Amino acid sequence: MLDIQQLRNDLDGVAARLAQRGFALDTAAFAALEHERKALQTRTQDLQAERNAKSKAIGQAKSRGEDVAPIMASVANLGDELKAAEQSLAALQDKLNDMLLHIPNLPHESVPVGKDESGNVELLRWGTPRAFDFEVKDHVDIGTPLGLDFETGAKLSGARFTVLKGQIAKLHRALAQFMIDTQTEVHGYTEVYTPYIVNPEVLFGTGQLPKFADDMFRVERGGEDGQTQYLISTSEISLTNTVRDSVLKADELPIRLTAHSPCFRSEAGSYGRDTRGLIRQHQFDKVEMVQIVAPEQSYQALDQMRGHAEAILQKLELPYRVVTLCTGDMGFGATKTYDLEVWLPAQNTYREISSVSNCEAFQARRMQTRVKNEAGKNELVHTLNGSGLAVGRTLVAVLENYQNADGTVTIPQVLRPYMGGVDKLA
RNA sequence: GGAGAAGUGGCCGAGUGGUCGAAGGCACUCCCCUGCUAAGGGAGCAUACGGGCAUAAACCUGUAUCGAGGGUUCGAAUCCCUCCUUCUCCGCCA
Repeated sequence: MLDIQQLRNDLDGVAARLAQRGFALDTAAFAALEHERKALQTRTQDLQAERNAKSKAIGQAKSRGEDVAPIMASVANLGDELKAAEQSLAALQDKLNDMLLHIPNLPHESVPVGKDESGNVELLRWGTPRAFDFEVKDHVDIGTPLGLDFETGAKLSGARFTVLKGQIAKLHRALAQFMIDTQTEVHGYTEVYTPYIVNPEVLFGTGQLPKFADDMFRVERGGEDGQTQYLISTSEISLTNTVRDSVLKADELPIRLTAHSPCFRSEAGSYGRDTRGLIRQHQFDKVEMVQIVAPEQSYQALDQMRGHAEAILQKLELPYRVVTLCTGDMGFGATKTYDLEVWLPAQNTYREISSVSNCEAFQARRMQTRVKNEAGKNELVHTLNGSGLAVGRTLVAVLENYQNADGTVTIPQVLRPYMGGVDKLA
């Protein structure tokens, strides 16, 4: 959520920056709502002040034993007027708030301006794609004989669900273990196990609601009528919200959290895209990194976090490139995002495997997460998140990049301790 | 699932209808005194939002907030209803 003060002070400037990311801010509607709000709020507060003053006077008069009937009479018809004013003010503020909740974050000034994915800027490439002396297969063809089972997945749960069996299931687990061990032991993150089902207000905090409800899985509790809850679409949600509604001490920052969790996405808007294989699933595992930092440190943290994600690919010796997303391709809450794209030989291209973003105070404002700074003032923290990495897509990359002509797959060195010393999937 | 108790500022804790945004204590900040690793005196010390205000800070002023949401009342931390959370006992369970 943007700072409403900023919109009040510089509406056109904000609108211009939002336009860079393809969001048309209805400035006239905002200005009209604000104008009305100001008048209504002033009036409501005046009425409240009058009521308070008179009520106080009644109390004082009573304690002196005076007759309170005259004051009581003067306050008689205040009630209805005040109630009406309070109600319309509340309705108006709901409207304003709802508008605010639907506005995406402002892009950072260093972000390239562009319309869509074609405007992204490549920052660097690491590693050299391997030259194959045989015809490369994609991960579906390599993996199916080794335990990748799309048919059974579909039988149980429909399209975009997959069963992993045997050595492939173990490799998947090994990847997750390796990732979370690296993030905790080498990069200093605290491992967290979180709920996978969360309350709606948590999703408002990180920005999935109200705008992206269609991307989520909703759940209802059996046996009783309860509040609707949601399956997390990333553990960024649960990790970031661990600090919601709190004032942190300056020396608690930075907070670095990581979790290995499943992620559930309805993929409502992507029918027909990436239908083959593991690339786009309703359920996939991810090791997520989250940092809660002091505002002045968030861009330094962003670069550092990108390094923490890159380190995983480097240790796995998977070629990748880093792109800076342009204004038009960034997510709703981000001011700046780097995508890590891993080389997939069968597609002969780089595919997203990690996304690292700074949200500045956008989520913190929604979550009411603040830090008491050196001046003793509460200020909103900055939040960052990044994948370190998406486990399913990493499995895809390992299968494809490490495939052999005979249909076996070599296990990357760093994973062998997690695979009981096995060096090959056969 | 059943029975009971409780939720007040950074922390502890008083407060059962009126000058209570809230005693007292702890912690913290500043000043004075003292002169030594301690004590004494004084002051300050919640958050959000609005208005003054034309940008920021400061300041003044108003409003809201005592787990959350409703209600009663001229007036609610206090009374009523619903919900949430925590604790104790019983039951069940991995």
